[in-house]
Amino acid sequence: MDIEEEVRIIKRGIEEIISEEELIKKIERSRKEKKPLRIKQGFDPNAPDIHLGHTVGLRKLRQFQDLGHEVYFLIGDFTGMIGDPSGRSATRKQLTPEEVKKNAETYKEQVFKILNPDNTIIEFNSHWLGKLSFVEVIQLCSKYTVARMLERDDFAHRFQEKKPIGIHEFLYPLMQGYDSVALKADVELGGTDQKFNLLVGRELQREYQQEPQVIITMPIIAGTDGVEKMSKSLGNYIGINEPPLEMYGKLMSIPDKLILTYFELLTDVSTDDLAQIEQDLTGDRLSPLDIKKRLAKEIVKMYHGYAKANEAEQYFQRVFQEKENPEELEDLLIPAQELKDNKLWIVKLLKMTNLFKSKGEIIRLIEQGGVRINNQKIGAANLDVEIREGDVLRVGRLYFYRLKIV
RNA sequence: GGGGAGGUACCAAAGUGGCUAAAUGGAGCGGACUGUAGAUCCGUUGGCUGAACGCCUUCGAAGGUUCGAAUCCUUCCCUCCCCA
Repeated sequence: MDIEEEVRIIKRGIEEIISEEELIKKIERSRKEKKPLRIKQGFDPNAPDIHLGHTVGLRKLRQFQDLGHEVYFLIGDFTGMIGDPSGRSATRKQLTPEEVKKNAETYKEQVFKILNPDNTIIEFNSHWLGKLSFVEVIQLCSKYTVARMLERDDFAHRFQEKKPIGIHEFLYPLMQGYDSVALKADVELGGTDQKFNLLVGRELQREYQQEPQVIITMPIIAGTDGVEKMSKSLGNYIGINEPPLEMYGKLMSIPDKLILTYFELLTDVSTDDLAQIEQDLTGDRLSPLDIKKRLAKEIVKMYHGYAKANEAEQYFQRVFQEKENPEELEDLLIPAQELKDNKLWIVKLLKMTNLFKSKGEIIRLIEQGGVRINNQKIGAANLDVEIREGDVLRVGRLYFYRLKIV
């Protein structure tokens, strides 16, 4: 493969590269010396579940691996204790070492669904950051100025809004930059919200007499709400470990405007296909619904295989399009002694599902028409319902149970 | 160190002695409509009690005044601004 082709692959689906010339130079040297490039991406161990948002970067890392380079999967266990201020309007809570450790473990379990374990090196930045002396930390700090820190969007914003900024938050970019020094990174990947941190890495590498890393920013995908970036804490994420039905369902609930982006950044469809999809989204050859179904199936297939993806699709069609009950549903076991004249207060029945924190919540849902038995809406909370073996209870849109007396 | 402004529910933001479990907006949830999309409309968003506007807990924390406090007083914690 010639270098041009390699660069073309690398540039596909990215937001920005600084700079392409430097990358080409690095690749040339890598080939001449037969030394793979060191590709770094840091992961904040805040989110114990890898979600599709993470996979945008991970998939790019995988491409680098397929091109023969080495990936340094850096778990920010040390920085995680501080919390990345990126994109935050307020100070983040600090994680305990125990939490960080536990979260890091789940990362390890999940990333190899995407990355190739053979040329992935997992690192923890506590290895070097934890060893710095206070003097060294101060030396590190002396390499950057407050004014430059305040260039950063979220800091500038908070500063202007008269919101608090912890001094420790200024250390975050410095630490992340120092990671690049410690790893002698050739390339660092990150979301667009990481651009500032990535650039600090370049500065620091220069300060420490290293060749600055090339930085590549990846688009941030919006979550299922279509507005906010996908994140665990906002609850708008789709985890790669989620069961097929849930994954499929969540994908079907994304706003139409995300369809193309998701295809582009989360699936392996070819460039030609992508163009066709883009056309279809505006034309009337296919309905957006069908295109979205293809997307959902495609992604579920990547993480659960074809058979599961197919099942998920069929479930969706049956339950949400044809409005039938699912073929297989969970049993809700009702102890016979709870029944009086074969009847049970509806609120008690709902309580048995463990979906609710309080009875108030249950009553609200009932009164709003969110509960059905055998597809009959339950009208009032103050109601005893007759329980028959095999009746189907539906709670909200998503949950189905088959009643079973024990 | 001195002076000033603040801390209200998931977020933002009203409320300055009883009518306040707390306006309003956003977000969330449910319903109608639909394609589990978008837009729109309606409802709902502390807990307990078979439900009644009855009880319990909640307006940074702890005490106090009062028949009654998110609202007044005291102390403490936290944030921001100006000056040094």
